[in-house]
Amino acid sequence: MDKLLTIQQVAAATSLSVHTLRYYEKMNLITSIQRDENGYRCYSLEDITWIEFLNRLKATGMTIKKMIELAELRRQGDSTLTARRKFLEEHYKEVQQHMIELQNNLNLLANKIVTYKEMENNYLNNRPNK
Amino acid sequence: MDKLLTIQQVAAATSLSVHTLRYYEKMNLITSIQRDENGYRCYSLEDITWIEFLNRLKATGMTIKKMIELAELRRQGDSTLTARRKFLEEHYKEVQQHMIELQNNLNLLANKIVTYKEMENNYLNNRPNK
DNA sequence: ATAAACTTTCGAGTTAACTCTAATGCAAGC
DNA sequence: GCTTGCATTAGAGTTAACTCGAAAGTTTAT
Repeated sequence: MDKLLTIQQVAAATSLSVHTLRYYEKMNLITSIQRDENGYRCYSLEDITWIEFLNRLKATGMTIKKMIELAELRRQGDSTLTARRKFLEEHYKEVQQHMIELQNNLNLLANKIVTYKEMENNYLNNRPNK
Repeated sequence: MDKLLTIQQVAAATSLSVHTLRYYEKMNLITSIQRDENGYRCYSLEDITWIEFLNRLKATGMTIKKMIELAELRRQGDSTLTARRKFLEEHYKEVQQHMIELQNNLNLLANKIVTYKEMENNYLNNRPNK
């Protein structure tokens, strides 16, 4: 029931490279990965779940530094649950804010595109060899 | 009427640093900035407009490399208007796609926060010294 | 007129997040 | 038994986007 995976399999499953997996471990983003008798890493399904969670945080723009903070809290056990929730809520707000700004800039970009279309028409209508 | 600004004033107006302004110029993101008799840069209002536009593109996640492409087209004049519009439309789509993914990840994060709240309650109710 | 505060260039340094290399060892196929 | 391919580590290299420092000229304030 405690199926274990090679680093290669985990790389495929998480779309991180094996290099990155080892890098994350060195950075203490991922900790206490089991080893087999040859010192090879053996990842559990729980490890995968954690890595997938990290990927999602990364996709929302969280820095590795921040993720390390969170991983540190997680290592300390259930007594840090509230701290971790607050941490995520804080990040949530930041991402929300970022999305608002993104939407605003996207709207301005849409306007710019309209302006370009007008300029294009002017240009085409005033060409010498029209 | 052709008011000219010092690098310092432009830095203040665009919230870029003077270092970054010179860096952008070296990268050909900004070109043909006028110089006074001592070789000091003199920015026009049009230059400011362009830099502000670059800032907006940056805020939507466009890389400097991409922005240089666009600046290059712009330097070639009105014949590249269509190419520039298409370039921006392409970028627009990318940002839209990115926002969809961001929203999706944000929703998952919201779920995670709810889960944390449940775990917190369980933890608090099962403490030894409740 | 002299110090403080600007400007210039060139090139080096920084930070984040990988990404790769080298040296070495284990393992599976023929 | 040997080759091919996987694993390990430590540490060096890469890329993007700045950011800074040094040396030297200029302008402003006292």
